[in-house]
Amino acid sequence: MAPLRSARLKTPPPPAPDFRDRILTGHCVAQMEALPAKSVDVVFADPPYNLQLAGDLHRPDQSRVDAVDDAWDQFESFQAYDAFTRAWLLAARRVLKPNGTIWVIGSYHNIFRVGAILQDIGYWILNDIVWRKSNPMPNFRGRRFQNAHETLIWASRDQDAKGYTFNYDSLKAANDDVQMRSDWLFPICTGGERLKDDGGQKLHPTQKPEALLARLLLASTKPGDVVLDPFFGTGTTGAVARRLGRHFVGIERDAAYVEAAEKRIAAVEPLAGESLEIVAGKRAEPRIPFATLLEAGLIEPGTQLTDAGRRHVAHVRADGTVSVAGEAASIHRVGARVQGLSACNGWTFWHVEAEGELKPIDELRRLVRERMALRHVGG
Amino acid sequence: MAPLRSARLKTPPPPAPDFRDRILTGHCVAQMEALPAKSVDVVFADPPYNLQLAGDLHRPDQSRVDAVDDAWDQFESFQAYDAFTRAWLLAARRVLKPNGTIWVIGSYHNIFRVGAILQDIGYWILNDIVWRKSNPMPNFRGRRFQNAHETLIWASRDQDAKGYTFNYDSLKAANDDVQMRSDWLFPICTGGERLKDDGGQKLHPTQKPEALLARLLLASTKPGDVVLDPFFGTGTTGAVARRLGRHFVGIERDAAYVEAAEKRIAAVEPLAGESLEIVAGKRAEPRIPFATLLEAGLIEPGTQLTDAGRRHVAHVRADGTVSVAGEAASIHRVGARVQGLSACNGWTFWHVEAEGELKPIDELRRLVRERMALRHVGG
DNA sequence: TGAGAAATTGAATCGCATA
DNA sequence: TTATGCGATTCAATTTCTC
Repeated sequence: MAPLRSARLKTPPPPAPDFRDRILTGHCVAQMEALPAKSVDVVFADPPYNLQLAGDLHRPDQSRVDAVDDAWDQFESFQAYDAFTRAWLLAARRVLKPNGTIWVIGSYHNIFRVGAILQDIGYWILNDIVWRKSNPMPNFRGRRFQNAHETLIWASRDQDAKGYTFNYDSLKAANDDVQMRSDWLFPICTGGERLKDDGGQKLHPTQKPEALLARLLLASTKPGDVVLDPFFGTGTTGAVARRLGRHFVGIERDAAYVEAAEKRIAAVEPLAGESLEIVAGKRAEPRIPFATLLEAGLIEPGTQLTDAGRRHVAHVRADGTVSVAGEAASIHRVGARVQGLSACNGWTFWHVEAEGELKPIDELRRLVRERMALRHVGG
Repeated sequence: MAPLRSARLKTPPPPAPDFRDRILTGHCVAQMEALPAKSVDVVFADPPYNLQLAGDLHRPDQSRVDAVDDAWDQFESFQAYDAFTRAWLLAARRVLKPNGTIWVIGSYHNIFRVGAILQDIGYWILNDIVWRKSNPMPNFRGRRFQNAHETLIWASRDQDAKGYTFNYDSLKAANDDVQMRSDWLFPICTGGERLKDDGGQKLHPTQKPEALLARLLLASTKPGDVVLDPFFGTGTTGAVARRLGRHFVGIERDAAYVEAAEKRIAAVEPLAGESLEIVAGKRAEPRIPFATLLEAGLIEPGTQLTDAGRRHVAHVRADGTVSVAGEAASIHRVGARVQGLSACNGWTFWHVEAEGELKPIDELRRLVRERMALRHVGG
């Protein structure tokens, strides 16, 4: 087929200048309109949230909270915010390949408007994803629930687009052989990962954690894919894309952010092809032996494990096995046996009693993983 | 004051028929419009979101949307859903007390539209809450993330309504003394809690767990409050409200659901009053002027007050003010000034010397409160 | 140099009663 | 209705300070 189509052209088309792995300085809508249509595989967007903050907020120790009061987050009305949102979402849709998908992150201030407009202009929502923050800012006045999460929407370009990329098997393998859920737990971006200016102040008010970007890129792109970020900021998307062997296109208005992003991305060491395979596969999250929970002191030998319905009881042994009626085996095997099944995910089946509530031992494993991730960043 | 107002009325108003603890059969908008304005404390709504139900949707004026056939396109469906949503949210807002709040639960299919319309018609979002399902249904096709959560929006009737009920201290105490987060973990409604028909099939497709309703009612209502549920279904809201000593108003079209709900609620044993008591925080304590400590003889004019680090010294004056360097003001103002802050809690900042030890004057305030309580009990 | 204490900080739509 | 002033309110993690 391809030769036939080429034959129609009198001269071959000039090679398009490669727009990949660059940061375009300017307004996101104008810059996206200058890009070729149907040219990117995934869009990740972290748009302004349109926070509407009244006055200053102080912590109980009277220190002032450094709020996001930047001019780019100020809109006159919901209507103005909607018009802006519609414009950039339309521009992004033109640039997306037919099987492309889009990610947008936001909070309750803006995400409902974003989601409704996505639906209005033809995107088809595949999932909403909750980023649960392990260390969110508290609610200082005690007037609401602690705002401990943000929301991401993942959508395909069209309702009938079935060929979008979703690396189901590698996600499942990375998640101890259970499907990846729609709620993800990550710490906010702090410490060494957080970019600072010369004065040691945060360079960008809303820098996102690389782990979040890595999860969503590993889920929805293949190596070599192109990821467009129209609100590039200090380039988290570009840094993670480069590390994971994906191409990026960044759009950013603020020259200081562009400069910081370029420096940051240049310092990223791309993973070798083979480790990319591994990252995409089973080792995206480390496998945690049950014994690690004992080693970490999160569970004691002799502890009773029960299922959610308290129908079965097992005892934890010091060697990392569990026993029922004198017979000991792994949490998975014992879980399967008491249920008369051939297999069982012991991590979600078994629970421990903590403060009157049963909680799955999977929560303890998550704690271990968080600690490991933090240690890794720190080292 | 009350006699004056009564005097204006020629005759006492006829006793309004009590609409509480009843299930009204009919369309939610029409039934809400028949309720008195500003009469309920909280609305909980679990609206339909399946766009297949579009044929049952009604316009704000109650006319039936002309759903021709399955040839509806997406745009028309969203429009119809939006009109329906706007209609019932407006009707609910009229019925809410000025300090009332509303809860709406939904999934990514509808929650973004609900949230945007809430904002459009004047509600003010307080939190979005994620219900993390501990046992969600798996994704069978392997083409998306496991949809493991639903979203609730909690909103006040108006932006400037500050007097809504939020039992912060109660929630914090129940949560191991850390403030309650915006992500809640509950199992889906199964087992004995799930209502079944004669054939053993689930009676309602989306019955919500009572634990979820209990959490949100305990957070946002007081005993005796009225909770309106315009999509009552099989009456989870009513059952939990009755158990927790709250009143309910249910609206439901389906007679079979109404019958099941009535039976269910009648079987609920309300908790005794004492187990319903809400943990009261310091805000609920009676206010004690500093001068009361002098009147009670617990502190003498001329006494030296210092902060915990003995960096600052103030002198108590007979009128209940304190002075530093000749300038007198309240314990709070002076505490703020010596620290160079805009605010300060003088009760915890200032200390008195007693038996060689510094103790905060807040302890003296506690003594006064105890005496008041005793006197109250004695009299 | 090390251990422990103290300070800092993060997308935040963050009072309420009385006069 | 508006202005005033009391006095209540934070979690996790990192970084800096102190002994």
